[in-house]
Amino acid sequence: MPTARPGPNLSRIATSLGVSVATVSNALSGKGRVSEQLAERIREHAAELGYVPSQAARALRTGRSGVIGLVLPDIANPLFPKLAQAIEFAATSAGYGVLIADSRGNITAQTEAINRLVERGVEGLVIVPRRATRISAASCPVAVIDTASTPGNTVAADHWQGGRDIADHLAELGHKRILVIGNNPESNVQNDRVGGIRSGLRPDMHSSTLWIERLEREHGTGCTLGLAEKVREGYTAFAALSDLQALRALTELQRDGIAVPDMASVTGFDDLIFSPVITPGLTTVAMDMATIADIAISSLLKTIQTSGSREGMLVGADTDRVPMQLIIRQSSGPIAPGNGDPTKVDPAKRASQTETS
Amino acid sequence: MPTARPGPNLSRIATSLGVSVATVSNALSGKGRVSEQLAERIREHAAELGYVPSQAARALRTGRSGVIGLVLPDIANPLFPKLAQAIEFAATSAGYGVLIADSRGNITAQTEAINRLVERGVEGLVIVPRRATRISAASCPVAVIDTASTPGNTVAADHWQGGRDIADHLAELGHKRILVIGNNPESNVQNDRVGGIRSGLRPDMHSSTLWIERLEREHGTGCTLGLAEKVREGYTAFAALSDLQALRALTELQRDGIAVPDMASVTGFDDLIFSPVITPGLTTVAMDMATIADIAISSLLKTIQTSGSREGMLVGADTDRVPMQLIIRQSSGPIAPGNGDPTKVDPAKRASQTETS
DNA sequence: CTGAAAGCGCTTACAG
DNA sequence: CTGAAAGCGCTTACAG
Repeated sequence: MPTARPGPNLSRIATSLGVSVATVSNALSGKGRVSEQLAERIREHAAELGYVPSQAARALRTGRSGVIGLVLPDIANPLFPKLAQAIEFAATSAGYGVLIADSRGNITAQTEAINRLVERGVEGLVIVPRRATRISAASCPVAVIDTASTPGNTVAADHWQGGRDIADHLAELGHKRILVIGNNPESNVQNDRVGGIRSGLRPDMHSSTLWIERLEREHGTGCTLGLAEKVREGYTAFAALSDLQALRALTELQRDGIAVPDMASVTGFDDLIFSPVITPGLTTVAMDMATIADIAISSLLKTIQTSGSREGMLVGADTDRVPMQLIIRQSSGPIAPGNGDPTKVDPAKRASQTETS
Repeated sequence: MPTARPGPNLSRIATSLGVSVATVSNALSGKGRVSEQLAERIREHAAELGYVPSQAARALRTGRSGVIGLVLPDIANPLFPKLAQAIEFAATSAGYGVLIADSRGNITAQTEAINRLVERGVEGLVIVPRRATRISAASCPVAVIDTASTPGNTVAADHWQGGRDIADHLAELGHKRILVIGNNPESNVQNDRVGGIRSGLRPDMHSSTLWIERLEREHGTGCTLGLAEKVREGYTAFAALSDLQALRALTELQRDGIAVPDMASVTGFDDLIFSPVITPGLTTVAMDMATIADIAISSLLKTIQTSGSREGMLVGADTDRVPMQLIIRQSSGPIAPGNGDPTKVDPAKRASQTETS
């Protein structure tokens, strides 16, 4: 004998009201043509009894679970909270639940995570792929959130434009030598961001790039970035490709007695949780997570509604690029035009002082 | 006519193999007594066809959805990634899926989130309650993760002991005046942490507490904490109740030219993602998320298995206290015994210099 | 406007 | 060891 559910079901409501289950179902869903009077009585009674519809039965009958899956490369990623929150909100608003899976570790784990979700009957998947992973369509519609340069991508922040905004900002402040600080050159996102920065430099500006993972492979985790040395070499701006790296740069500079933003500027990406609260506040470029989530969810649902739900396909042929927004918190630059603050020291001079000490 | 699922089902496998669905079901689940030979053939054929069991049907039949819900006060909380990751891992290992819900905003949203998950048929709920919220049993088993001083709590890090560890550490470094920096005195967690710190102070040590939200209500968001002034008053250690506040303290001190850890120590709580990468690394106390998640999930599943799944009840009468672990990254303190480093300046002297400048 | 009935895909006693 | 059958709770054409 199948396990009985504790709560009331349609049949119980129907019997106690002397009507058929069909009518109760119709009244509650508002679909069938039930007299408003009866419908009202039914709704009332259902509420009284604390009726909760069985999603399982509904899913079995209709073939739709009302659930989508969210696969993340690493939930511990600091960007994740905002993304998950935005996706959860967009999905909930559309009446869907969100099942999460962490593809931590390797690509195998990612595949397993996808399979687990499919087995749980998700109608579609939102995937933030692991670095340099190509999602070959799973057995349900998939929306990929990564970067425009990822094949099959659905929606992404316009990382390139974000980079250009940073370059513009630094140019306006009068910086000439920029050190870009990234983590890993394999990342599509980080590459787009550097590309954008470089493309936005003025002819008289120069940049070079420091990849932290590479540095750490040589000198060990947590090694110094040698930023004070860079300041001595004439760099006045440090453009990190993520706020996490920006924070590392900022604290290292401060520790070495280099005043930020008076002697050097630091910028980041992503507007992570800590960026507004540190001193000085971090100038950064933020992804519009709400819009990204809305687009991902709505494209996904559109595909689900159109196709039979179990066909695997990637959603969205051309990546939707969502603008990133520059948030200026550290306003002063060393050579800012019209910057007449007398307490500010010429960075070149100060740098040479540091050098001789 | 009900919507047909695209994939193969038990019946299709049964027909094509000339056996009954019951036998296929038994073979695949390994429960029934099916000859190993036939079972093998069935498994093979099922794999060939790419059979994926219908969770909906299984759930309907057995009354168990195989899904639990995770309700978070604010997914954007920086602590969330680690928690969610740990919960997801523990649940997945036990064969359960995890549905997320964000009770962002107010208590109403929390209640709605809980209801949504219950309607989706979760078998149990892991809830991290909003500040000062008491979870009155929902209509399914609930495990609460908060702090031991929250009524009905199931499992928590031992925040009090973590505080005592911080106090011990600061005492050993020779600090006498400690400024505790918290965010909100309404938080049970933060209160436990302060309590622990105070209880661990030696008789010759003194502490006072700064609540940031209170300060900001008076002076505006992002106002200075006035820490340099505190250094001048003789405080040498800043014990924040979260790494986020520690970071704020650290950067403010650095900006004001106070060397950390030479002139002042800064400690935090939670070992957030950025804590190991900043300079100097942050000394902090970490929650053992894996253990906390394991306990939450296993108590929850135990209750689910015992009781009929729809009864509302809180899991775990006495809170399980999981030890927190001190992570020392900033080792030097201003008055550390045997600390003969000549480059180190007496904090009081340096502070007075700052004062006259 | 309302009801009887079929069927989604599975599991589980029960009979053979 | 294997199969026939009931039933989980719902929705949806269809008939009245």
